[in-house]
Amino acid sequence: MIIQRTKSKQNGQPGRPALTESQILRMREKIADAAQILFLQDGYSAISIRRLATEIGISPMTIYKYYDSKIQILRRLWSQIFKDLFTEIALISKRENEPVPRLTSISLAYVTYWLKHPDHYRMVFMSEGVSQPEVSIFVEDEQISSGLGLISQALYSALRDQQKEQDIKIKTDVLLCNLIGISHALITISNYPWSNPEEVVKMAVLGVLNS
Amino acid sequence: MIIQRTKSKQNGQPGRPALTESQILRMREKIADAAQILFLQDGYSAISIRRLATEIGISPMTIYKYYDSKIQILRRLWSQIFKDLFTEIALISKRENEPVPRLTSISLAYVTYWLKHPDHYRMVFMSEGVSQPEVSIFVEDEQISSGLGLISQALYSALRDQQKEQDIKIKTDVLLCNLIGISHALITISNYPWSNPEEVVKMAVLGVLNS
DNA sequence: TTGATAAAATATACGCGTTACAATTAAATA
DNA sequence: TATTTAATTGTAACGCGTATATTTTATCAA
Repeated sequence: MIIQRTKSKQNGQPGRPALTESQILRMREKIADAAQILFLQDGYSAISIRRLATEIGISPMTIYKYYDSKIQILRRLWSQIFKDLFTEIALISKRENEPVPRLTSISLAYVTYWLKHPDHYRMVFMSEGVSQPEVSIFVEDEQISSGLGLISQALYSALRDQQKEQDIKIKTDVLLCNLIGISHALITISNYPWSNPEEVVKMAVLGVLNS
Repeated sequence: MIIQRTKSKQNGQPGRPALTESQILRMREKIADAAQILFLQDGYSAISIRRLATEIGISPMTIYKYYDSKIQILRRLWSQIFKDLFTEIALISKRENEPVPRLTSISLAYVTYWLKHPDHYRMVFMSEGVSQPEVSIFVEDEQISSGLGLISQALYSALRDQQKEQDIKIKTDVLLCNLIGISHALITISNYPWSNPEEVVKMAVLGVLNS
């Protein structure tokens, strides 16, 4: 009898089996897909967990089995968006070999991406429910931090190709901040009479190259 | 009798008189003062209308007599913060007469203000409950838009003193975006190894001057 | 098939912002 | 003092995110 118990014990406790990893991932994806559509359509704050659950056909609380909170669902969408952006930038980075045009293209790509998808920008940077701890968590996200590093590295090496070693780190930071600021300002302060975005970006690049 | 009526009628219906303008303003200020303390302490979203009312010693419903919504209280605090910032900048602007040092000082002041008061920055730019319409309303606020114009004008004229007319508008936009971006990036992406803020700002100013 | 068991899924409940509406209080008049 | 009018408060309701309690479900041993 003891031997029989041992035989069946290999994985065999009683009780409903835990979800497999792939079942969990599939469910998370299902929730994220529905959320993506609804958030972009009506905005993050306008979509309730109850509404999202109903749309998927599950109980509201089931969502909390797969995500700790509503903001986690949004953060997953952020990662996907950044993946898109960084993929695009990596492509451009490979296509252009001359340092200055490459720097310009990358910079332009970053700003253009957000200006082309202001709804995504808002979903990433301006959604509700993004409290202090949540926002500065950006860099904790592997996807985002590696992508940010990728951009800054590209800027860094492009600048190094072009310039003396001195001040390169600072100039990289300046340009990075500038690109972030241009995207941010042009989208959020939309009624201000900004110059043409492309010209602004080109001037920003010129600034770090010529000073 | 008719004459008597006329005499007492000058403003005299029976009944409790409506609040005077100054009474309304004083109550609004009282609410805002309490909110300022509590919001900075615990964060906007953590403070409920019910809690705020209790703290002031009035009924929750009374708050809605003086503010249309919770976000309006926050917006009032925004205005006060911007007033502080712009006052400081105006002071510096008057103190410095040489164009380049003035430009540098103003730029530094803008960034330094936010870096010194990251909690204010977060309360203005990163509080919860700030949906799309609310955020791009910045420029509708008299206080804010006039202050923004003040900065950009100062930058514009400083640049004009220093440079040929050409591209000044674009350079102004670049620097403005850069200052916004530097503040934004250094505060929100706080784990990234940014260079010294002062050096970054100075380099940013150099960028628009030398290109 | 029938319990036992453990995980998944759901139901319930709480405090939130906000609104509507009824009831109460306060300050003026006649 | 009675009347009138506005300010203020009380109460209830709605949908929200979500913590906790409860129920359902899928597996085991017997």
